[in-house]
Amino acid sequence: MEEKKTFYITTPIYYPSANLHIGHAYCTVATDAIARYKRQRGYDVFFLTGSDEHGQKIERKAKAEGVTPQQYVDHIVDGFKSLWSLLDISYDKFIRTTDDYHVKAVQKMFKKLYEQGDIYKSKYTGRYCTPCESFWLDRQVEDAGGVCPDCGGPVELVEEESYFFRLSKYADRLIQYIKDNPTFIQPVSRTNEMLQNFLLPGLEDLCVSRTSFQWGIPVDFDDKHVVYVWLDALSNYITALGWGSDDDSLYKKYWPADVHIVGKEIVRFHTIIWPIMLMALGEPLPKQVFGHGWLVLDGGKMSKSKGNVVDPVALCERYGVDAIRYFLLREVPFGSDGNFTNEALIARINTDLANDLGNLLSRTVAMIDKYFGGVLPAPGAFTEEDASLVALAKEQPARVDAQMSELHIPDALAELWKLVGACNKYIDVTAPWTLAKTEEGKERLKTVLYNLAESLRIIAVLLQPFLTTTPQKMFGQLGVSGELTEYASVGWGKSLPGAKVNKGEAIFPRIDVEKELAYLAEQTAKAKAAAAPAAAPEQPAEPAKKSAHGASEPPAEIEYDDFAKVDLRLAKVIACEELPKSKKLLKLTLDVGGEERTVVSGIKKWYTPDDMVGKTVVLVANLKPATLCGVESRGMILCASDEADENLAALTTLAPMDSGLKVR
RNA sequence: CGCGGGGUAGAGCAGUUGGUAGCUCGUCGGGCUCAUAACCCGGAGGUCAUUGGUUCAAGUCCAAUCCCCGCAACCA
Repeated sequence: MEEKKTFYITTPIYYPSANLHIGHAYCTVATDAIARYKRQRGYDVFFLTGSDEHGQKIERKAKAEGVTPQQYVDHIVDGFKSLWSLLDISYDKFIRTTDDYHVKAVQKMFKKLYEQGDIYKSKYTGRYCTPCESFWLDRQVEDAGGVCPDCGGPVELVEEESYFFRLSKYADRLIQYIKDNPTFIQPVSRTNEMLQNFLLPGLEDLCVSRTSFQWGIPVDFDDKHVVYVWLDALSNYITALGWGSDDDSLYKKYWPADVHIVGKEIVRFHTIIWPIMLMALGEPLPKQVFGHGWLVLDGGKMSKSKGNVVDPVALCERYGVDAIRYFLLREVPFGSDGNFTNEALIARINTDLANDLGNLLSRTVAMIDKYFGGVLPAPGAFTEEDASLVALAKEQPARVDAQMSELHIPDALAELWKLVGACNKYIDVTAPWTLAKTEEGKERLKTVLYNLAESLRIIAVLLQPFLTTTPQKMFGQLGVSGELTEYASVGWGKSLPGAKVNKGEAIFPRIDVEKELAYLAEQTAKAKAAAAPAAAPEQPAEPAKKSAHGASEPPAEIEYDDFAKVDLRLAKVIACEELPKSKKLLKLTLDVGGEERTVVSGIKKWYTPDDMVGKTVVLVANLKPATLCGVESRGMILCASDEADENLAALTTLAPMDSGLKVR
């Protein structure tokens, strides 16, 4: 027997530090559509998704909620799985990095790399925030304005013993590989980005272990250390297939992966670290890494910290899974970002699904019902009028294939909808209601309605990888089942006259746009109102997803003495300049009661140097000095800003006051 | 001069190797009545960010400038 061609496709493994949002759903739905498409075309598909469960963030969140890290991730991962079930995700395996076989395989991998000298022990230097028990990179600290990015407190320089992975050793080989395989990184613009930004300037070795937390895979020959993120997470793509276990038959069958679907922000890890890991292990590299774009809201990135996340569960409940799948697959262009707005969502549902497709099915079935008692008539001779529709119905499967071979999902759907449009036009041109009035016309009408039903059947067959319940509903109304729903039947003229159609409910009811937008606005307002007071009472039973995020929680009460530790002073800006190396920072020279001070502040986005000169600002005068972009900053100036950091204003006094005065 | 992407109709986008500026939504007008106030046809609306250059010909190629976004070693 001939073996089917295999196709191995993966999503990233998601991090369970919070529930998933519509962006994760987008990535996974897109991957699912490709997997279903390949299965329909006869491939032996293996579709992997999962969760990346280790790390300090999880450890801390679990501690905050008074549960073990394992209990914490178990709960969130249940949420992942139920979301995938809701969205009809047809994954073949769900890997958790806490799975026993994964842990063992990663330990084996780590040891192998260590023994062959690709991993070595050294020192990691970074900035440490004691209250947060967190390490930060110099860069992260600089971006936060010289303080801990999480709590805003002071950080100190520390050293930690770590294992490092010799990325540098393999860089030349990887550069050559990328040049030899122009389709390895998709879209191609990412190839340039990776080469220019990271590979050609030279790779630094990668820190791959930590001693500062325990929630990770232990390094089995050095138990102070746990494996740090990349070796643990990226290796899932092969450990899921049994690499490093007793049974690696799946690995032999499916590896190398045909495509890793990843978000554009992690293209780097998948096209640099991951291939180098595989090179070091002596394993083949994946054939392709595809970096998709994001769903952006109001032109900005969706993120937990901005609080503008869109919940896919709520959307599915209100509009239906297929409507959401369709929107996600259709709206975001190949490899670039797409906007998510309520208006766009409703417009897509109404125009494409309700008006074009749903209404087409409805009018076709209604006419077969009305004119032929619900029985599909046999077609007569084709005429000139039929030619273009039939031709298009015959061509579109190949057009869909052409788009899908490039992973152009929105374009594949657009090709399908051309056929939908052609059907609607065909009805207009043939005017069945006129034909029905005469005996001669009724003969002709048989052909017309057959052609419509047959086109709709082909549309439903081709739609199956993208939407999961709609094609079934269409088949039901068209009275089609069995082989006629399979891809092999996609050619013209397979529908059997005599089939009984079933007039049913509208498959996509039209949404009243104004009412719906009003409803959504109301929901948003309610959610905001509910979020504010809910922060105070702690509910231990219900894992508090939002309160666990430090930023939105009001700090605990303090004594006056605590406040008095902060030396706030008025200061006059006597000079201000941009720092050439920095995008965010301004260097201010302040007069504080006769004393001159240099302060670096991350306000360049909102103020020009000219704005600041001559102004009186409030200075935290006894803040430990920090060096930012090579300039020592002695203190910080106070500013008010919203959480998204969209608006920011420096504080000043209502009346002119002398510099150096104490603020209290 | 850190790197990358982008600026095309009211909105969202496509424009391959230079050769009549297009698609979807919206808007205006018409048609139709099988259908979910849906469907079909047509109109209006663009100094293609700016400036300069190459060319018979530039949205497209070259140079400079302005603006927006992303990345810069864990947000899909």
